Amino acid sequence: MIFSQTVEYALRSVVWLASHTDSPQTVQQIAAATQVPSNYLAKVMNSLRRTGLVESRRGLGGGYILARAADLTVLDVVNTVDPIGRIVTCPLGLRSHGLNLCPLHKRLDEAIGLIEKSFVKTKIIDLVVQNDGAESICGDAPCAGPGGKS
Amino acid sequence: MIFSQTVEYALRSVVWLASHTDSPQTVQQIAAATQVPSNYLAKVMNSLRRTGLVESRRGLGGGYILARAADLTVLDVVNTVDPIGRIVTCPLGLRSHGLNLCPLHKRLDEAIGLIEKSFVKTKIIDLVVQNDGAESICGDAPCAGPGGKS
DNA sequence: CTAGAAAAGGATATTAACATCCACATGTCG
DNA sequence: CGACATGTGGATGTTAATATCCTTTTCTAG
Repeated sequence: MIFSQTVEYALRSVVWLASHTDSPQTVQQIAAATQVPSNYLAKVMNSLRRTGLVESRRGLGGGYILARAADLTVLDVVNTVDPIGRIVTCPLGLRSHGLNLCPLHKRLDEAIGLIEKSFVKTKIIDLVVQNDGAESICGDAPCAGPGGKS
Repeated sequence: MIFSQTVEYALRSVVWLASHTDSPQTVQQIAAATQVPSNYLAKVMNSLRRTGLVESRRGLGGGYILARAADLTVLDVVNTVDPIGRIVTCPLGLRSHGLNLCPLHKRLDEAIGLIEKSFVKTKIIDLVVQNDGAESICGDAPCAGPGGKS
């Protein structure tokens, strides 16, 4: 898999937060909605907090809310939990040749660059499903298709 | 890291094979040139053989040679050792909604698609460094830069 | 101040990726 | 045939990602 499980979890959760800005969302709520193990999600959310992507409040009525909601991108989230590492030096040790990567790594880095470019363009806010969204980040209706019945 | 270590190893080795078509290359030779643990490389080469990307010969004078050298692409290699998994159904189980991914996974899949597209366009043969290439897949001179001195 | 809700943080378990080692099969050379 | 070089395959070890559990801290309500 190209993207780690943790990236997947973090993105689901952030999208969920982006679509539930009325009140702080607890780890339990987010975990249930995004189908992520709650214990593990607690760790992920915590690291998102440390890098300032989300804010937390403890105690009753507490939970997580999105910080920088307006301009938060997919890349921000990805780079927090599992940074996209551009290839800047040849992984083969021989001589660090700076900008002169061999063709293979030049090509691989270009591919990574494509991902980076795609992710920096995508705002979290634009990934929010526009409906009641009670059940999942996908929402119910659109996920089941226009007909809504299987 | 976006690409697994195994992918990196496999690509280095295949590029090396593409640039050394005169005689079969042993695992030891490839391992030394590409700086990959030889024991592990043996496994990787074996799986490349099973999928037909390379051919092997045992015994003295044996080793690996590239099969399908002319049209082999980066994607072929990647998909052999660590397949690029397109997202075809929502990872959240609720209803398999086929082509109707939620915006998040639609976007992620598009990104994966970019990689796939980039990789299918890149032939291994085009990644070969055009010089003596005695030391590494990068070769010595180009890696150290035009000046050759650090 | 107490009770309870929730995040924070540490310790530990599980799993998969990565790596090593060894016995065996299969080839070449003389 | 014997000697040796090589890939093949199985067993096992190591490490990092993923996941679970428990205790502590911080908050709100009353």
